[in-house]
Amino acid sequence: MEDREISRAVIGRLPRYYRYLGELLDEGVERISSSDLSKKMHVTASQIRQDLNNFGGFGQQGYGYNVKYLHTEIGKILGLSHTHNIIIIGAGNLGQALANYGGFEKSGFILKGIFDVNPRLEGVTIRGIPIRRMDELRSFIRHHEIEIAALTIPKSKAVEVADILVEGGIQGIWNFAHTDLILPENVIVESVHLADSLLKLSYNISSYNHESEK
Amino acid sequence: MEDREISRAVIGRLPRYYRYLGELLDEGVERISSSDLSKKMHVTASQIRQDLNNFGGFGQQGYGYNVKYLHTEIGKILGLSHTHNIIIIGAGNLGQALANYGGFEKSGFILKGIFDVNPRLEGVTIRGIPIRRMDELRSFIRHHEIEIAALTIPKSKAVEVADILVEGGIQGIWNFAHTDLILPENVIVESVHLADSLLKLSYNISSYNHESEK
DNA sequence: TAGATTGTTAATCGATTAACAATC
DNA sequence: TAGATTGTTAATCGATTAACAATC
Repeated sequence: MEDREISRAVIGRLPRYYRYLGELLDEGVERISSSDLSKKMHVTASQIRQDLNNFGGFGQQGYGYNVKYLHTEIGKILGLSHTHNIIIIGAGNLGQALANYGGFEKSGFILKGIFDVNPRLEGVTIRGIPIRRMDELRSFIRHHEIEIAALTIPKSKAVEVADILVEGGIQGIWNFAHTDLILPENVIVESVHLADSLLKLSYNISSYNHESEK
Repeated sequence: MEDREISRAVIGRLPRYYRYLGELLDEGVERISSSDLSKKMHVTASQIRQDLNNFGGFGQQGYGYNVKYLHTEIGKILGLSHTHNIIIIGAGNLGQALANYGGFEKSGFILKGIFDVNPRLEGVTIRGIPIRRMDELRSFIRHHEIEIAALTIPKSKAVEVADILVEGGIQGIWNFAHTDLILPENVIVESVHLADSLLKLSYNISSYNHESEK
């Protein structure tokens, strides 16, 4: 409890470090200095060192960082040293896209179930996983030790379903619904607001065009 | 050119303001004070006023903000006063999910074309829009005045396709590939890194659990 | 050992919050 | 007019960058 809180900004950058280190690993690079990494990632070397030192001293003076070691350590920090059971709620296009994407499994996120409000989808399978009815949801979470639920349903249903998830004891919600979820602090919410993202793009395009008009 | 640059943090919050104002509008709310809005959105009233005043004085002392007016004005700032032609590149699950989602159209993002590297998909239609071959891409952008391309292809192809888009004169890329795109500054990139987002969720869950262990 | 590069402290910069005069 | 609430300046807080001693 006495470790200084890690700032959001730092946490937001961790997955990106992890990704670049993974690529270096694939390329067979053995070690890298904060300075070289900073050039690759377009950030300052100072920031890299500061960020990493929030979690410990992973480097060595005069040498830099061992890529494999640092990759593993950041993986541990991100919680990848054990697997995470996940479910998807909402078997629409986006839910199916997530279900069909195999990439998450490689990082240890195991898809255990898919749920949908439409009872007619019951039993239909995606990648061998049957779609279940919502009334099974609460007990399913408990019995299968589900940690994370991806919420790919319209915002009209999102709050209601989120409440069921909370009651079921879910630990994290990956929220794709176009709404913010206000939940007890023991349930972590990570939202992906696609519409917001597109608007940001739109703003930046407009603003660039106005700039260059002058 | 002499307007002070708007900070990223502010830009990142604009779509959220827009969203909340849209909801208030739907609820028939006519006016709102920064203080009331701050309670709804869980931010400080001061921040709301500061953010808005980057773009102009939209409120009125003693009254607050007119919801409809402010919503419209933020819409203009976000570039929603005209429509945007978009294409989707990559007709996989995610590309199809985006194509099938009608919500963007309502904000003026008009899907004009879908492209895929797999020639066998040529002619297959999604919501009435035929999938095209990649070799049509460059000329299609020019002839249909495409502003934005959503890139829903694997990272192995992303850089190569992005280069074609740039040559074609695209203005913005909505990047879903699991890689960063380094492009000329006249092409705006907005990335949605789903894997990074999931890792952040994973981190926050782990970190919360470690906290409460103590 | 000399050179390289970290870990970490100090300086700077920017963003958020607080306060309040202006004004509807 | 009195009350409410903005627009805006000033104060605070936090995050980023710079610098350098420690050390491999």
